[in-house]
Amino acid sequence: MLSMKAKYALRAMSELARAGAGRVQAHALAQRCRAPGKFLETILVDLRIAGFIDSRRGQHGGHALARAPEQIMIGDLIRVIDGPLAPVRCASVTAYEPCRDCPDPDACALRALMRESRDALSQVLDRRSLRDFASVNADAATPRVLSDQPPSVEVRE
Amino acid sequence: MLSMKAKYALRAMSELARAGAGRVQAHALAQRCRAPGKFLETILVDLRIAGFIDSRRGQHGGHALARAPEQIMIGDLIRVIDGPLAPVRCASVTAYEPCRDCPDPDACALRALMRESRDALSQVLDRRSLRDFASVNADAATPRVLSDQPPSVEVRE
DNA sequence: ATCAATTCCTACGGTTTCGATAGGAATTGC
DNA sequence: GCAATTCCTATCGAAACCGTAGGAATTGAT
Repeated sequence: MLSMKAKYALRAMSELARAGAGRVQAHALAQRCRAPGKFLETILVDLRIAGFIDSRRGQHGGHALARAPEQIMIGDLIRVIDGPLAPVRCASVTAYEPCRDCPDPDACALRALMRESRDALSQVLDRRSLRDFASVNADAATPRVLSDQPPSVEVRE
Repeated sequence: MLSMKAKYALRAMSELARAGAGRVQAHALAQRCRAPGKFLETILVDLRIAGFIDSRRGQHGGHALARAPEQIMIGDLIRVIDGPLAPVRCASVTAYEPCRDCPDPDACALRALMRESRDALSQVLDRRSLRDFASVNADAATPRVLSDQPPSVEVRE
């Protein structure tokens, strides 16, 4: 399940994408995202530490995307907030860890299945960028258009 | 994330599939699943109520699959224990519920994306039956073979 | 009828995660 | 110096997760 935190994060990033180069303050973002202000602040810190946004303090401060929207993948955003996409850690590519009670992970049917699930999720979330995401919001009538960015070299989890 | 409960449930169902027609007692299942006995008992009750297993009490009691393994889909098992596959309720097919703070679900970019995710997951988990699942366990060297059952009429979430 | 084996039901408890809130320190521009 | 803003640390209530405990109900065997 996607947490509220991740939901707010995705909304906020979407708003920042729409804002383009300009900085947006946390409280303004909170209103547009329908998120609690103080809570969103902590989320923005996480996003900054992860390198997705560039924040500046003081007067005329605020937040902006650190990269072009098409270079920010939804899957990566979700990982930063909610952790690995895989339903179980032993099926994760980015955060693999064997189950304690599993004698042989390579022979585990559950793990094989969960890896398929992980891959299926990755095929969706690691191929959609913030640009794809934000464009739908901007015009709900337009069918979603995938950015024709170069295919990611390697699909991560 | 798949809960421990769901993990135990899948292991137990896999063991029951292997056992075929014979009944298996909870404590024996617990050992084979490396699950706490009392905890597994409660899980087995859930599975019975959901109609997946047939349990009998008293001497020579125990649990057995209520249907053929190829008629029990992994996705349905997970739903019973952990709830809907969709990452957000508003993207669920089997348990749809609109977000409270969402003015227009049909125009929500997040929801659209999560529905794609849901569908991707469903494509994996609603097409793998207990037979596919158990067969891997039985012989880890054999590549997983999908049962050539008739394609499900409608892929649910 | 009794007894042993087994599932089933209800309740509880500890730990962690979730979803926030509070208060103020640090930074920046004017 | 002052106002605006982000950043940091701590805390908190509620819910979910992962079990445990104790016994009631059922069944088959003797």
